[in-house]
Amino acid sequence: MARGKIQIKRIENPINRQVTYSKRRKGLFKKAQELTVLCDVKVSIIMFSGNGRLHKYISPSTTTKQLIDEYQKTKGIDLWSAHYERMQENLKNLKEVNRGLRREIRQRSGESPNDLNLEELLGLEQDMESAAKVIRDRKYRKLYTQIETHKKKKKNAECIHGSLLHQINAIRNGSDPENGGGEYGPVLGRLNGDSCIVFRLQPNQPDCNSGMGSDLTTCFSRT
Amino acid sequence: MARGKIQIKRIENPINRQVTYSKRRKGLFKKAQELTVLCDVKVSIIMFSGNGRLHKYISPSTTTKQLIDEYQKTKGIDLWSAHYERMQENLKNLKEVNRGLRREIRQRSGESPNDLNLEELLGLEQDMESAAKVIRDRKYRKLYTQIETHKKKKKNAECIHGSLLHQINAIRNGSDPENGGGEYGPVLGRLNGDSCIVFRLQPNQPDCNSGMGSDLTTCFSRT
DNA sequence: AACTATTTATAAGA
DNA sequence: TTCTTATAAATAGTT
Repeated sequence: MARGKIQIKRIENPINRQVTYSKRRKGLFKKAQELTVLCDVKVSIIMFSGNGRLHKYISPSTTTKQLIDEYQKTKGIDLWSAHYERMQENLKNLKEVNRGLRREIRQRSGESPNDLNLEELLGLEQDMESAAKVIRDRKYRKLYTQIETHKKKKKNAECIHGSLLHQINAIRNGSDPENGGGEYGPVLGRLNGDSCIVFRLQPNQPDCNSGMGSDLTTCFSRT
Repeated sequence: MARGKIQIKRIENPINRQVTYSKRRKGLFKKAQELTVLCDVKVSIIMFSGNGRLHKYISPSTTTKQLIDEYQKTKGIDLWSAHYERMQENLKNLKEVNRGLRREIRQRSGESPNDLNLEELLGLEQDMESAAKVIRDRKYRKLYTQIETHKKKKKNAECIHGSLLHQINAIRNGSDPENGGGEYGPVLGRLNGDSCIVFRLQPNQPDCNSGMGSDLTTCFSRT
């Protein structure tokens, strides 16, 4: 537009193109700024040059993000539709699954509205009976295990008790030659743990492990 | 820039402002278009006027969405993080709820790994027993209803059958004075419906309703 | 929307 | 990149 008219077509010389880009970019931004002020307008300009360089202009009263948000809202376009829709789909499916699961639970709890036919009711009843059986079995197994555990603990306590008694007797009858005084040192039992380990006891101890082959409770009754 | 210089400040007259906006917007877009062609640049211009009207320019080789995406990528800003994160959160919660529901179903089906303590097992057992009772009751109620329905249908069929027989007898013994010939007209029974309504039958009919006080099956056995 | 005097932008050169 | 400057283009005020 000066010193000769030019054709509006790609400038092939990269140097000239770059120079023109600089000059005209400056011009464009200036015009945008003037428009912003003169006409009370918010303007966002985003530019990418051929080599991928970014330049932008934004009216001082706002931000590029704000303007893009507003643009998006006005156009009703979701620029993130790919992500967004996939997530929305996902969400919908999950909700559906959820609803199904809740329904199943309601049915199994007898809380569902009366929406099952006879056949379904019979199936559900059978299902629940077998499930109840499994749970009952498990309960009994658990009860048994607890009883066993308590038995073992009791045995263990008796074992420690016995060894203590024995030591006291030994001390009264003229003390252990390897240990001084009436210390409890040789009794290394853990009462609140699962194992009782007692070293150096005399042969006439009761067998702490009699009755069950536990590998949790360890009680050496002989040296 | 012509016929006098202007100050770059807001044009207070709305008409003038609107006119200037139009002119300069056109100019700006033209410059943007020239830049696009001359310098091989992608340009996006988004403008919002004071009254909220949107105008945009976009280089022909691309779309506003693309350019905004690219801008976002270049700047490393996630303009949509708000939306996105909220959805992600939502998704996570739903998945969690889902997991809980599945676990509950597994427990109630006796399929869960042995992860319940005795107390929980006892509670679950009791729960399931009461639920099973509800379901059993519901089943019996359904069975009863079905039996009742079948009984009623049978009664109804008998009722119609009886009235037909009676009519045939009446016709044989010298026909009904109010009806010509051997028509079936007076028998208005619906065999596949729930009610049987028969008018103008003779007094020696069997009682169609004997046995149950249904209000669905209506059978008038006397005129 | 069209006109046009004048301002502004800018192409080419330095 | 910036400056210069001749000239093209844009546009303010007017019609």
